[in-house]
Amino acid sequence: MGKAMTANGFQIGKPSSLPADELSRELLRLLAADPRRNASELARDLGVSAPTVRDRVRRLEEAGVIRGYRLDVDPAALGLPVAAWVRLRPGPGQMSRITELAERTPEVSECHRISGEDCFLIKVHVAELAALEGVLDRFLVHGQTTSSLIVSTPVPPRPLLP
Amino acid sequence: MGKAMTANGFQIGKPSSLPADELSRELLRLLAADPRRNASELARDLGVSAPTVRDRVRRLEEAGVIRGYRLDVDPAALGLPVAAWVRLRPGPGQMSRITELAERTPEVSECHRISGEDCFLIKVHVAELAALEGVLDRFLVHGQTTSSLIVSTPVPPRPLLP
DNA sequence: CATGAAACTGGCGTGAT
DNA sequence: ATCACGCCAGTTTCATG
Repeated sequence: MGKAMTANGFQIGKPSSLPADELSRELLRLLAADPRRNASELARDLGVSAPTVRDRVRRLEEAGVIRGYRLDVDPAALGLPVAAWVRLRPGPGQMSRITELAERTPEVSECHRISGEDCFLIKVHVAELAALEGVLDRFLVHGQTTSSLIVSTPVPPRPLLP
Repeated sequence: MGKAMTANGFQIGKPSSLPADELSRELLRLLAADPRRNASELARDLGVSAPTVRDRVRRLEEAGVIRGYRLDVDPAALGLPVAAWVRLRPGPGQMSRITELAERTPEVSECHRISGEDCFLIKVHVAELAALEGVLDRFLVHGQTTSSLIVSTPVPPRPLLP
């Protein structure tokens, strides 16, 4: 059950060899452009049958290449137009506290453990600037914070399929 | 053509009033859990008809509440197991250069303009640690960089629907 | 390739403004 | 009277074995 290769012979995690079977790669590219396209349509574009496409997708899912499908909702439409990246430097023995707090804080949409002087990077969404204070206060109990408001997002999250 | 309200009376960007019609909110919650569920199934769970679900989804898309649907692919499976957050402090007059460079650099999966001492935060994916050097070099032409390797992601990107 | 299910479309009823 | 919203029933298309 190695992670380097799937049951179908896809080579993954090996940059020097072909990173994935060519058909799967093209399939992933099409799905990245629109994850809701149905199998028949994809089959036409790829020059294979629809069942082949469905099998490929299922295998890519089972192999963990496709981790999932996400709905991208505008936070502003949910009443949370202000976003910030916050770096956290936990006090001694506060590491696990931080991850637990991030996990159960609804304003936190992601949390990364990083190297460097700060140990965590979290993304926070609030209704107005003043509401950031309350969130920061909760984390300040366990360490220092450095906040950066997100002014714009010139490159929104995009697929890594060049 | 204001942004505060859609043609259908959905109130958006107004935290104090209900952020969206209750049916839409529940629909968004179900879609966030699994964006690929079909309309018929959603209709059963919501107690409405399938065409109603489709209409709601279409309207939420047109209103920009649903920005899109994303495929979540494991970068490691594409041969890019190493990820880092890099803060960028551009030199004088280099702001637009940075966004353009981020846009056309395939290793960059997202780029945010932020407040604070650094002006940008970008996410970079590479095959091995050594490959980060090449990417940094390209940005160092336009300013200073501060890199943090992503060691783990305790809270992966998640929906903001408490 | 056949069958059952789901997606789309146009038209109608209802309730609020 | 109008408009927004949801439902129904037609046909076409797709998924699944």
